[in-house]
Amino acid sequence: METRERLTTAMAELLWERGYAATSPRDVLARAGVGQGSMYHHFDGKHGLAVEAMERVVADLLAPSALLADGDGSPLDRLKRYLSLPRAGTRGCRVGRMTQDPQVVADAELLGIVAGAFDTMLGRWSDAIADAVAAGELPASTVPDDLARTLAAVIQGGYVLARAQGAQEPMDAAIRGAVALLDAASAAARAATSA
Amino acid sequence: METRERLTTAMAELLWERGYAATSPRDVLARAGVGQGSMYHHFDGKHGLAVEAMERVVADLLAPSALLADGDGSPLDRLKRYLSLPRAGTRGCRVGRMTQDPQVVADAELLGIVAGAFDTMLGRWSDAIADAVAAGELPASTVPDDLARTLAAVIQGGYVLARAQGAQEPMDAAIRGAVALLDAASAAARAATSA
DNA sequence: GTCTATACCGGGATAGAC
DNA sequence: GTCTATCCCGGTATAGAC
Repeated sequence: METRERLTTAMAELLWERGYAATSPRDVLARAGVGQGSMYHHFDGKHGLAVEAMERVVADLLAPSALLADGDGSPLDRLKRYLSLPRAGTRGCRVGRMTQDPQVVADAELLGIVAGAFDTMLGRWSDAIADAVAAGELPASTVPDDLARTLAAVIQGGYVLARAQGAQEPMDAAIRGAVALLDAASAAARAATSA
Repeated sequence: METRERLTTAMAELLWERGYAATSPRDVLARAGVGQGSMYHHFDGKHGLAVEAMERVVADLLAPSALLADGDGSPLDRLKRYLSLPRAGTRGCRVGRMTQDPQVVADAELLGIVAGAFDTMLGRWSDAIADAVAAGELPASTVPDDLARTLAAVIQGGYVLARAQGAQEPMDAAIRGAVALLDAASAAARAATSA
């Protein structure tokens, strides 16, 4: 059990640092500190190991999005708080990153895990946005599914900008700009309501 | 001259379809229809060929962003029009894509080209946003550099979402949501001005 | 300048000893 | 279950003929 765990952990780390295609079984074995054969005893190969590693990564990453549904404050506060969670931009998103890897996109099983993660995530965004609209914090004309994709895109795009510049700042700036936009939209909603 | 051109064109296409790491000199030569040695006659290898190909791609991609500075309509109209330009989401951004490739990020020259492209792009966004603020179409509190990064991130993130789902729709939805947010912010700005 | 042939290395998987 | 040794293939670069 120990060895299996070490392998998935090592694979998850390397998937983040280098991506799927750029990670070789050799690298994984070296980091896990196990011999060549162990990986093929526990898994069918690089693919199977990556599947198990990604399933764990997705589960970990989806956990904090519970903040969108629960927690203190108004729905809009929860949206802004989740948006503003610290994110190490230059390291990239462990899930979104996979999307640019041709070998991942060509692999139905891996792509399915990634697609499922985004589905779940976007559903949570949509629900929280619908709550904010119902509370009169966002304009009644807001389309929750659209705005959910916009906000998820700001985060994913923030990673892209941060990596392009090799700096955290573009990510933080993108989030600040999105929060400011939400505040302005909220002001417009309140003005319309009181009219 | 002919051969050199065929090589950079083939490399640019493959960079888009498969990324840098996943593109082999073999692939490029096959697509360009030239022999093995030609590439090493004109370039120092895969790296040099990719540099020249990316420089051309960046120049092509930056051209339409002139729409942000010129064109009909108010500054806000121009922002919305540029945002709404058709983009094939599932194919990904030819420049932003590079950002997730470990071999590109580790390559100072290639990364420099990518970083420079984003610098130029973001500057144009910022200028157009500042124009919109000056025209009273966006709140005076707007930070142009922040919003520029937000909008660029929506586009880049839209590509990520589209590829994750294997569909164009998430990209279009993300853009619609951003445009709606801009409209709401604009309404708030006008309300504040007339107050 | 362009071609074919070839060298070298590392990715990915297997065999089989312990 | 885990290890080492080995195999095959393709990525990348070079040699050298035409």
